[in-house]
Amino acid sequence: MTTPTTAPSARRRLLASASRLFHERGINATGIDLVVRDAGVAKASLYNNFAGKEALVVAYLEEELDGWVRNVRALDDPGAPRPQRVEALFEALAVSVETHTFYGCPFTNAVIELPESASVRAVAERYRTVVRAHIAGLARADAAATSVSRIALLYDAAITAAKVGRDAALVRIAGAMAKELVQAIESAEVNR
Amino acid sequence: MTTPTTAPSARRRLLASASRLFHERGINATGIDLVVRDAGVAKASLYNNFAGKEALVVAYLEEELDGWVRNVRALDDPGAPRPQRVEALFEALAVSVETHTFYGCPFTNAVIELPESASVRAVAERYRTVVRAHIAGLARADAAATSVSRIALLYDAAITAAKVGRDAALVRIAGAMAKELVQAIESAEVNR
DNA sequence: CTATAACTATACCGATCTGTCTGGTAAAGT
DNA sequence: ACTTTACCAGACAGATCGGTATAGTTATAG
Repeated sequence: MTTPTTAPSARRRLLASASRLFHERGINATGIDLVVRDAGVAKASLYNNFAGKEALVVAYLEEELDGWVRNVRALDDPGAPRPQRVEALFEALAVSVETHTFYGCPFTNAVIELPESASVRAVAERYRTVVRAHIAGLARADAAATSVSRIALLYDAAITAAKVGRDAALVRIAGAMAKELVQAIESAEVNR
Repeated sequence: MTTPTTAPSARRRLLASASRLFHERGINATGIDLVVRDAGVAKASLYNNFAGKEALVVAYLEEELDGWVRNVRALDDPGAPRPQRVEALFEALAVSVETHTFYGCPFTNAVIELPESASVRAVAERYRTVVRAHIAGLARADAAATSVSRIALLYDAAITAAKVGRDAALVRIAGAMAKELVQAIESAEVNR
């Protein structure tokens, strides 16, 4: 009876290794044996804790999703003006491009690497929902859905530019666009 | 001595099969044997025409690049107002999402699937340059580089939304944003 | 007529992949 | 004391991967 809450260190070590390896090297390029060796864990422990590689990938993505939420909340300053708060979201991305610690959106990458996996796609869609919710909170909660979509699109754009173009300047341009959008929302608010 | 210009049908059949299979199923999920069988070609013919799978991938991407250019030129109406011309670029993407004939940007996909390949990344960067050039032509040739970047970013965003979100509405929102940008460029032009 | 080049067909190679199985150890619960 | 549970170590299986080698066919050009 694998009680998830009492889950011992093997599972957590596996997830820690999987997170790093999948993220930095890609999913298909990272074999099970490598994950197991890196985690210092027996192969059987992997299959005792996860149904298979795909389940491990999904668990990794769920951790990434939690991590993203924690991260954006940590770097958010609720006291700052909203345009700056949105811009900060993009600035953090720009910095991680410059420090070469950005390997692309884990969810987009996973969907591309495992296009047939419905469960992977499901997590990716949950991520997109969470991003939208966060952005809606940063802009006005009651902002038009289209405005939220526009900012979310810019966030997508920034990530793609960061991954393929490796260009922090493009990320900052996207951030500036998002900032302007929020400013426009704010002015409209005032004039109401 | 393999004279590329006199290259017989085996090479073209291989490229045709590779294009379809890589695009629809992904690169890593498509084995050499499948490409060879689909093309109705001997395995040796593949290795007579290409140094290896990576070279085949690069050739496929180069064909996709040519195809993209031909395609956007074909659907462009030079007589139409510039904002509409830019919007048409996005509309074509939206339609291909709706008809389920869109499998994501071949270049982004390839970079994610083969992150270690310098030659793949090189083609992807050439693609990005070509896109920028086309957009610069659609907007004003002398438009500020930032404006071109902004529209190109929106095109990235539309493609990601199409791939992961599978959402034609998002693609059209990105198109509307791009259209508005070009309209702003046009007004600035007039007031000069 | 013959030599060369492009092609087909298929067997084969070593490496690597996911996943299973065996066997042994250590600690915790009853 | 005994059983269960979680773990480690590693051999093993079966499939598939990219790539090579062998052998025979077709067509063309000197």
